[in-house]
Amino acid sequence: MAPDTKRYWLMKTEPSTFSFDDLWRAPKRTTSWDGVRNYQARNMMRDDMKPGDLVFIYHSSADPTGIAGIAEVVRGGYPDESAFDEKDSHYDPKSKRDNPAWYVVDVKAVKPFKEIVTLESLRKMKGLEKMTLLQKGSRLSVQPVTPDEWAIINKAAG
DNA sequence: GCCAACGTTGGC
DNA sequence: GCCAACGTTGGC
Repeated sequence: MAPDTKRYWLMKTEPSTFSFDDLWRAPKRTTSWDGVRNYQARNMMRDDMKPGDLVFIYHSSADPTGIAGIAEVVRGGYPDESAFDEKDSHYDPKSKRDNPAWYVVDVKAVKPFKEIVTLESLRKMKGLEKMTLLQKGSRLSVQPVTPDEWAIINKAAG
């Protein structure tokens, strides 16, 4: 892969539902990141996230909230099966197999952080002032991370 | 549990 | 196309 096509991301999850540890223990340390029902997030998963991209896994509604580790995209966007399943809590009747409304990517856990890099500590780090996660009211569950932001956080994680 | 901020829906 | 009402997110 050409270096300038490498991208970085952050994905949120509630660890009471699915944590970084759950991903670490999953078969092949891999899961399909299903159930995302936001168009901006959908567009990024469908169009922009490619195998080899790296992803911070962020724990929301947790104690503490923060980044738990790093995952890698191992499969780019493809239709979210859970949207087609009437019995699934993420079922969406407007998503059709011949015209899917929602997409997933597959991610594989590659590195747990020794300690959660907490939201509180992120807010104190120089250079993250413009990070999407830290903007007031930001609730995008899939978001891009700049290479600079990635490096700052990765270094702080040790 | 509270509630501000946000995205989506639907009446008009 | 506007926008009020509603449901959800997510920090605290």
